[in-house]
Amino acid sequence: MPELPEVEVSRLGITPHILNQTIDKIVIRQRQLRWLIPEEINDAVGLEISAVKRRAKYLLIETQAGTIILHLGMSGKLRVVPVETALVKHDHVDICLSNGMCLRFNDPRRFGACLWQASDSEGLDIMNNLGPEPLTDDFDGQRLFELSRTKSQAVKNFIMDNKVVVGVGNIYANESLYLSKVNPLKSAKKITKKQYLLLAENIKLVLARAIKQGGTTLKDFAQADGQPGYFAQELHVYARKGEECKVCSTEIESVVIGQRNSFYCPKCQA
DNA sequence: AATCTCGCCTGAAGGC
DNA sequence: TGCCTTCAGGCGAGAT
Repeated sequence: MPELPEVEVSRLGITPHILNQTIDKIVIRQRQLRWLIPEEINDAVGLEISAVKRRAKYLLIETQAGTIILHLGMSGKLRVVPVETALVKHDHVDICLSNGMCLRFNDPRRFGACLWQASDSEGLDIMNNLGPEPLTDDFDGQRLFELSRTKSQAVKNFIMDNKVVVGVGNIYANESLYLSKVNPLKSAKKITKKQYLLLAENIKLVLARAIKQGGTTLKDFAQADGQPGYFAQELHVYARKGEECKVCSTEIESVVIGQRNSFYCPKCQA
């Protein structure tokens, strides 16, 4: 499932193949993703891709007229393939390029999105009000500490709140809490400043490490070249219910927090 | 204001 | 074999 590292790995994978290429045509086979793909996306046709960026888990493909915004949702995959490559089920969108290749978006569960943000617009609501990027200096333990003082919610939900920090999904929330020896169920305002300083560092560490490993391949994720990511081998708690904690050998437990399955060591994260 | 719950969607896995 | 149920979950919208 694509989280921030997977989106970044996809970005790094596709950029050399699409940067500075001209968009010849956009083929939409399934318009109904999380949101309808807007007609205005065709304003990008005939224009050159000037940059490929990422904000939170959104991939931004920029042109002079505006930006194509892609979200991989739960099961989205991006491949760069020759335009004549045979289609497979759930190939919803092709962004065809003048070099004969196309950026092909496949998403079985259709939780993903393909949107258009015109250069002269004020920006999409979903892009405004996003918190800081976790891998920049705008995000640190001090911020977590300050924002959490009034929050009674579970610390795991708190760090997964996009207004607090973007891009921390279920896998990496579980892993960073484990590394920081913080119980995911604990109220956010009861976590100490010292613990938040550690937690912020571990969020950065886990995300950066996962990007280096090419993301986490569980069921759905593959890199732009179709290769799997290797971070799954480094998971300490996620999807390891009943297995032994790598530190103390206690059985990993799971509990549902905010409708998401959560994993922790009851001894290390007491 | 803060926080919780729902719903979108398909495929894999498990029970019978 | 095949049908049914359950689960996976990002994130906005709506409810509490």
